[in-house]
Amino acid sequence: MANIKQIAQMAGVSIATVSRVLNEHPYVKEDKRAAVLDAVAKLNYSQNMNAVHLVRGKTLMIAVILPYVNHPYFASIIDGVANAALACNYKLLLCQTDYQAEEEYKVLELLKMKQIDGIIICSKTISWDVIEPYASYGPIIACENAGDREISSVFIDHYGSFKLGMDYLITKGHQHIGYFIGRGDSYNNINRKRAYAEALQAIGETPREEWGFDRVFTFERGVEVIRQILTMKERPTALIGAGDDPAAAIVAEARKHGIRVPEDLAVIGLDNQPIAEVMGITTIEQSMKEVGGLAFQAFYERINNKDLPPTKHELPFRLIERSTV
Amino acid sequence: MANIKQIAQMAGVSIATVSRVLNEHPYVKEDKRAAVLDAVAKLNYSQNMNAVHLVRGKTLMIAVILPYVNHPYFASIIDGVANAALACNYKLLLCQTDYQAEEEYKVLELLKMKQIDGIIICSKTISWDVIEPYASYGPIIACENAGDREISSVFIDHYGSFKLGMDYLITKGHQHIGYFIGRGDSYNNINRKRAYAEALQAIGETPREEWGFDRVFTFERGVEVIRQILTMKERPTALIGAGDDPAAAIVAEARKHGIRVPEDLAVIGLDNQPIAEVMGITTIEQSMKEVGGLAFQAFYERINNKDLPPTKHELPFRLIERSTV
DNA sequence: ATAAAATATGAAAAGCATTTCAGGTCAAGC
DNA sequence: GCTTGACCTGAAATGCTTTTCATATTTTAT
Repeated sequence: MANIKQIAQMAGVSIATVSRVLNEHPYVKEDKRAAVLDAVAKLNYSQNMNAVHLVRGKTLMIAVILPYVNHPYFASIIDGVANAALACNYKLLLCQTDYQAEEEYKVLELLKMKQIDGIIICSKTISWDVIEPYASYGPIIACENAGDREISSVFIDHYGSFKLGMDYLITKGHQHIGYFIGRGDSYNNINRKRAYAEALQAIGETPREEWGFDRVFTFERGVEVIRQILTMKERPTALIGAGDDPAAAIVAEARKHGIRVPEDLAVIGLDNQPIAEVMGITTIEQSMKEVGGLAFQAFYERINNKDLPPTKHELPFRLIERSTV
Repeated sequence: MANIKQIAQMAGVSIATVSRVLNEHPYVKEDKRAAVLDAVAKLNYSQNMNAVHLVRGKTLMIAVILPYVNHPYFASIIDGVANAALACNYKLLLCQTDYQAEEEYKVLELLKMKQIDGIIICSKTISWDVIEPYASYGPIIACENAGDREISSVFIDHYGSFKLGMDYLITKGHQHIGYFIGRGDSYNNINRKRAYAEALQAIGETPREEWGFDRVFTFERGVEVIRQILTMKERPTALIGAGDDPAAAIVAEARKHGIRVPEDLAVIGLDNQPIAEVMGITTIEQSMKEVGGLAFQAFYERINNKDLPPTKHELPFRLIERSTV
């Protein structure tokens, strides 16, 4: 592969001039510019980006940390990030961690090693305390409330949204309410559980262990929730959960077993993914795609102005009434 | 940030020795190794990967070209690639193109500019003839049959799988069959349309323009298909299509309008995504996740042995009978 | 005891492009 | 006619690491 030196030689100019042409700097005479362009074409030259990155100290690349790609919640965030990144000519490094701390560390190291300019964290295992120091190497953005740190946050009040759903169910007369969530110890889900417990407490109910379902990310796990409920003597009359996919599975599986929805079992999903509309599932809308887009913007602003402090951006949610409550 | 020179100075060795320690080369005395490691810790040193990439001519990074991330078919492929890549310590550059040729070119250029070591193409706009020359800069793998080229292919016989579905419908007595596919001019969909037409021809039917639905990627578009069918005087008795999401939407929307499935309208989806199982949709299973994994493997083998010729790997499919036919 | 092989280390080259600095030309303004 | 500023160009420094080659020291084998 040709390099800039050979271009310079062929065009009869210095490498500095070649660089100027390549980077569209002013102050290059038209004839030299033409000669350089000609040589570039003749030698089929392209820059070696690794050299460019080395000297510039930037890569125009941002990493996204998430446990699973193949999951509508995260896919929506990526979608948002990808579109925003595209517009700013940034590339997206996808880091699927499966919640392995080791994988998360690798990405943080990537930032330190200047292979990426910043990180967007959708969901993670290691603590913010460990992550925060890495913010000195480049902007880190959280898609959840990271608190008061050197880390920007774009988030939805998951406590509030779950509370909204709970209050709605309670208004509809439900007292025996269960929940299903993803990874139970994530920040978002801890808040949801708190909202759940507090809402129950307000009507004098105590949460029952067996009505709380953990690790419910997928259709399959939604099906299992119903199978488990079928084995119970006392069953919940309503379920609220973190995801429309499992909610859809729960509705479908329940009906398969003769459980009427919403009469015998009310269900509230989360996200307002297309499937919720198609299946008429009552859900709480929150635009994760927008979260992704704003997360990238938060990154972009900070990378272009190092003096900017970390920001916090909270996005709204709203209940969408359909036919499962 | 510290660099290797400072480490060398602090440890009282040459930079060559530091590099040896960092890269775990043999032939370094234990005391010097310790001194280097000590200096690394003290100065909080990390390699500058851009320099490493420059000198090595590799980045341990592979790009995936696809139109949409937020789509189960592509998300499955990514999932497969991501897992395989993780195991080989490769990073994944996600290139969402929205079928814009310009974006696809950018990725090809990335390969030429040595920013990535190879490319996996899930679906694309520009022709293989244009893409092929770039294979001289690094392995390019297609997740469809790229034909006889310098490009490896991992694919499913989409002609065959659609044919299987058609024959199944015909066996079940259907003659008025419609189809729904994604982007109509993609290689895969051209083959599907061919299978569709040939199967109809075999029973003396002519395909009807209005029973073929294009650009049906999503739930929403599935809903629209039914809405359109409702306006028709003569309606198809069966639909076969490229995707379980739209198939699910079609089934749900049909029932909403009093069209019985499968009695009035039979539906076959594609992929056997979880939703197909939950909703009991008859579908054709094809493991796109496996396609992704094998695509990465094909890349990995070629990057580690430049002499290897491009490979072709065809994966099986099978009909899964459920309750929508 | 001596040749051969293994171990250990550093200087310098190679990988490639950007940017600063210094020096130059040329035209406009006073 | 002279100063000033805009325009243009190249040498050299900079960013950082890996790897080759030459050399030196030990160890092992004969």
